[in-house]
Amino acid sequence: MTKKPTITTVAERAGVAVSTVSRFLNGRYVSPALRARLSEVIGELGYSRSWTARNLSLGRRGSIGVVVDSSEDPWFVLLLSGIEEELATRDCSLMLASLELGGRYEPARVSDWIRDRRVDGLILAKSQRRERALIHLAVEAHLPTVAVVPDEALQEVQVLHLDNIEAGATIARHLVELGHTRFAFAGGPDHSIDSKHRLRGLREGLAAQGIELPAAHVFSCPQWDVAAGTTFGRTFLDARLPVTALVLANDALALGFMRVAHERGVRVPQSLSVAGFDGLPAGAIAWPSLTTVAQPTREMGRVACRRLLDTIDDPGRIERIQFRMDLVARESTAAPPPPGRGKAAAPRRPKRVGRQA
Amino acid sequence: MTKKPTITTVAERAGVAVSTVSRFLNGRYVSPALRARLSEVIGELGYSRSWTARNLSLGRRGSIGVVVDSSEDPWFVLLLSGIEEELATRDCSLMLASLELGGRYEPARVSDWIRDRRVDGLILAKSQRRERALIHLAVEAHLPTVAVVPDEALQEVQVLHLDNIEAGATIARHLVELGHTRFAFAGGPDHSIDSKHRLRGLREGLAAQGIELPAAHVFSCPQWDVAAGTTFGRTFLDARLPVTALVLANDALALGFMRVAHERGVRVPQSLSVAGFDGLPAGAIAWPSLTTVAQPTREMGRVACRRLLDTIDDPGRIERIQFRMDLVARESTAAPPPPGRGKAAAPRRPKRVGRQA
DNA sequence: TTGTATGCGTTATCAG
DNA sequence: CTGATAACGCATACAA
Repeated sequence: MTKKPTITTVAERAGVAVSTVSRFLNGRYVSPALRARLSEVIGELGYSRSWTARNLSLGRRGSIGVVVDSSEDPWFVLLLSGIEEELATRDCSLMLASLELGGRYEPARVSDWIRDRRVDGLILAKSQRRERALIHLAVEAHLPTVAVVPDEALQEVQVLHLDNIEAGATIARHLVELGHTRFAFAGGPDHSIDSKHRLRGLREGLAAQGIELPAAHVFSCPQWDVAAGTTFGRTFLDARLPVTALVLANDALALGFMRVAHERGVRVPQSLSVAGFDGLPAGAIAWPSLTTVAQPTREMGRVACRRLLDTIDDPGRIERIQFRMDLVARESTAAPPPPGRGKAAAPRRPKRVGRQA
Repeated sequence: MTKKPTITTVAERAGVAVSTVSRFLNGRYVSPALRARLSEVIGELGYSRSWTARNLSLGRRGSIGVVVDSSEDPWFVLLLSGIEEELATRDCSLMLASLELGGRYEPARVSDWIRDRRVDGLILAKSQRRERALIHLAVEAHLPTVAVVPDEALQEVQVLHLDNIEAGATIARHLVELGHTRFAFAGGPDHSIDSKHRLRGLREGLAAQGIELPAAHVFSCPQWDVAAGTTFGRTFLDARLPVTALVLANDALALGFMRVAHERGVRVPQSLSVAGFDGLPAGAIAWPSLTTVAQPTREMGRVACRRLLDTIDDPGRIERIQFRMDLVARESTAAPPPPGRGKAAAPRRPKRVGRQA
């Protein structure tokens, strides 16, 4: 096997200087005759530029880093998909790093990226307080960074965030429209601003209709995952609160809750309407399919990527981009049961729910 | 802001040659005195090696490529997680590429990787016939490649595959043990070898117990996804076959089927036991939770990565590594209903299923 | 043990 | 428009 051809090989074979070939490759001025000759030579040689050498010369890395707590997060999977779509059109690669692998938090990998400038920019998905150090590092290193829905206020990097308050109001409107008057809310971790905002939106939305959400009907879960929803579900259903609609701060919690509801024979939505936030694909598959206020997650991925690449090319001002969340009404919400019937004790009858996922 | 220090900066500051610094950095022979001096200088300079230049010099890329149809595939997400875990211990990055973005098949990105040798090796997840061209390219380019559960026979690259036949037999044993005698099977696409093998294992497993799986009870779905399972479910339930156990060729199909079962009021597992293959996390959340024969997906990711890195360091013989799949018995399978009752028409009674996800 | 010189494959600068 | 030549930052024979 002969060696891989380099720009020098091409130059020799064509009888010109490497710099000429380089200019040709980068679309600069070359005489039409040479242009033809070169593309011919390159063709028969099967030559292609060295990515590494090119980047070394250009002083860039040719790839961006995408950082997330866990790449198994279904929300992140959607975001990543959007990032990939945008990247597909550019000559830039994607490097992935999970902060939490095998249960341990290990930001070292990403610190290395930043310190060694192994990437041209960073996308931080759902960063939290513990990522402050990384962000600080990135800012100091003047590394273009965009944070996607960080659960805290960030000033020094590009930020994509959601109108969680409006989202809360949206679900309030939907449920009130269906006829509900007695609500409960299950939030995420106490320190979560997103959770607070969704609650606030819900509360304000209800208040606008003259409905109150009692403090005793507001709960919080220590995690954002399905298991936490399940745990919450047990204590919630044991409490037998007189509510007809339960809003959970995200879809994962809602999905976990619905499992318990099934176990306990609580019929959703006939006895209790359930709604979440985020718009995870799993919500469409669940039974009943989950009503949710969905993020334009994939679109956010695209925008995050575009914004990052723009910032890399031209480090301009820091921007904040806000996205709205939209109601996706599915099977888990319906009109409340006629008053006077205990919800958890309601007998389960075979009745078909017509709407589709 | 001062310029980023390079190995030259360090050398000058320490009053030695760059090669000495280089040797120090790579843990080769340097006098203890210098060793101390150098690490001191490096410390106060905040120096770190250039990843790009190092790789250029070493003639490698410093990253491996991971290729999949869609990074949204939940199975792949697990595999990726395993790959990341293994990679976390090495000084190597991960580049991701989805072949099918926005509905279009675009292998060009990966062809570029191979042609330009932008990666040191390739992991192909679930490759199919249409990936032949890519594999051919990789083999020609002598690019170390490992294919994870390709749905076809591959000779020229490292392969991780599953004992799908044994998996089929496993689910057969489980269901026969529960008392089932009348079965149906829904396969994936007709050309799929995996699907054929799972069917064959099921068939042989049943035959071993003197049970026959009639050809009329064997179906196939055009896709491997939830939607296909839903579509299949409608025609299957319309047919009202006298079976008590349905095995679907993967979890996605099974999940899709279960949705239809819910819609139609068919009680799983009381009227019909349902089982899948793969062991997706979604199966544990579903109601009822899905009995499945699970792949050690994350472990396969780790092994794939390790195998690839080994092959990169030392291009040895081509190996095939086989993994077994293990039964995860959950709520969707149970003893068959007492004979003499039509299944699809069975009334739905409130009865609790005890087992947990 | 340390230093010198050269190579890795490109791009950019500045003559011609 | 084209050609030499110097970076880019590091690794590695080979010489000292």
